[in-house]
Amino acid sequence: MARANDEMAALLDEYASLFALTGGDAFRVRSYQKAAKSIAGFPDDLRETDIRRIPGVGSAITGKVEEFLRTGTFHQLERLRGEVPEGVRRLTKIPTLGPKKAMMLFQDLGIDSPEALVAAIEQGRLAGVRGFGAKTEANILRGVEQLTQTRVHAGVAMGIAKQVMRDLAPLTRRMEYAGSLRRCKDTIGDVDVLATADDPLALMEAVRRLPYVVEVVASGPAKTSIRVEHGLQVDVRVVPEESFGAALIYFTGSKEHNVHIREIAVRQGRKLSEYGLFEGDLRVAAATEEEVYHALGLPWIPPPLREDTGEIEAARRGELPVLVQAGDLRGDLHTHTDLTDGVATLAEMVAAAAARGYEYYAVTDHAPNLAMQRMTLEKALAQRAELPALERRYGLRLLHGTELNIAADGTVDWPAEILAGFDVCVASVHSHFTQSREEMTRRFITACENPYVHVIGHPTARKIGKRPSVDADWDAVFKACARTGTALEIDSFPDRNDLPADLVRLARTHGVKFSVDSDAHAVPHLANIPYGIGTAQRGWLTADDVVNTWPVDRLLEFLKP
DNA sequence: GCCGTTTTCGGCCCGACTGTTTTCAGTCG
Repeated sequence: MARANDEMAALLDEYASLFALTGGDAFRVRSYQKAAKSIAGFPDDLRETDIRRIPGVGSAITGKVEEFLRTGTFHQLERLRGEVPEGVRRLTKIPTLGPKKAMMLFQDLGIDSPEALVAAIEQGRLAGVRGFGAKTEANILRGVEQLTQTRVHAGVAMGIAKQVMRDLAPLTRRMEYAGSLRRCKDTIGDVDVLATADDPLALMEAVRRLPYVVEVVASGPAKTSIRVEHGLQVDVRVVPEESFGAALIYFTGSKEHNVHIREIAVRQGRKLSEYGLFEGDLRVAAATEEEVYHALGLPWIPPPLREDTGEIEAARRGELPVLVQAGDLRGDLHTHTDLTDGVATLAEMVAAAAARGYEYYAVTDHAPNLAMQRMTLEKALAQRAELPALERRYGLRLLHGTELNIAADGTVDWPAEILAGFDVCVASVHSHFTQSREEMTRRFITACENPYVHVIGHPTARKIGKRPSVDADWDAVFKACARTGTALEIDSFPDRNDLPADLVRLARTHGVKFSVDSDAHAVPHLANIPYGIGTAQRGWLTADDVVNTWPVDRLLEFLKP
């Protein structure tokens, strides 16, 4: 249901892991993974491009892609799927469990899923098994818990919501997604879609017949619930045209926000429901959200604020923040190229940035201490030398930057005299995720105090559903950011969405500035910005809080050591 | 399996950390 590129990339990734599980050559595993990444990051649709133009795709993978485009899969994948149970592959998603251990568990102990592994640990069946001590068992149990959370990140949910809405559009008059997705939460439990339709029964039938339905959970004349991939539930509701606004408020939530505004209605001697705002039997407002809020004596409240955490009081006082919008961004301060782990060239990334209308753009490839990236000063300087010509060609200001690694002690890759040569330095945690709160806090503060560090990248280092946030005394870290003029990044990658919104809001109270970045490793990733903006909005940020909405001169002033 | 200002074979993403071992395998970024 996603783009053909994303589907093919997912299949190749699956093939790579099955190939690794079955003892396949590690270099070939890497080739499949590399091709998957490259295909996912390729700007053109697979169906409409010369497949051989995609870097990392040679003749063998071209054959697999062609077979996929004809049949939806390729036979080598189907063969390995037949050899390795699906649950064994899921075992490798548990952190600290790779192909070797997973296959050993399966072949020697018959453990064929994370659930079976948990049961085996609880029954003590792993006691004495080579390579599985007490700490490993504890790590596995914690890892499985992370895996089995049913919420998905907003990127997955948004992809599904947009697909459903595209497919149902011919049968609807109006359609909007609501719920936590509309409130821009970073994880989504289920997707709510509201629609008006001339023939509701036909719409319900169409929902049940969507090709990617895994299960029809419930279906009636006004609502159909389906389960799709990732176990995600999608509810499609038909609502009357005349009460669409009231329904949108009701189904957007949050529940706490709705309770609060219903109380306001009650105090006015009225009643608010998903059908409208009523005085007795008279409906006084319902068609649009604006008219319902206005009738309650409130301005329209943006969905990301609707958590009953002060937005209603602020609205009453006329003090709602003017939230930063995606269109306010003048540039991106954290991006990669194929010089390190990106898949597009510098020129391709700059061209795409120019096409987005940016006034400035920073390229921030990784630094030498992330050894796998094989970065050197020579490579960085060669990249810098390419910028003036690209600047002239595309007519936007290019900033030469780097993404530094914050080492366990808070130091970063290069000495001051080298760092001084960069226009912008993002510094991020890429290792030692499990340090104690005290060590981690000191580590961040040391990084902030480095005068050449301008932005702390993806500060909590979390990966939604995969890796928890690092532990730090965030109040202390944010104070250090404010004191040293170090911005915090809001990384827009939907599986990161980092800094999370609650911490954004906390940091803002300390006077910290932010940078909403894509962390793009490919051209399509530049379009992830709305996720970061949604998080910024949930954190109550205005454009003035976000340094990459500023004109370039003001930004450069901020970037001075 | 891919790739080529070390071109059609022989490299390819290196090094640290973890948990376990008694010198190292597996995993990860």
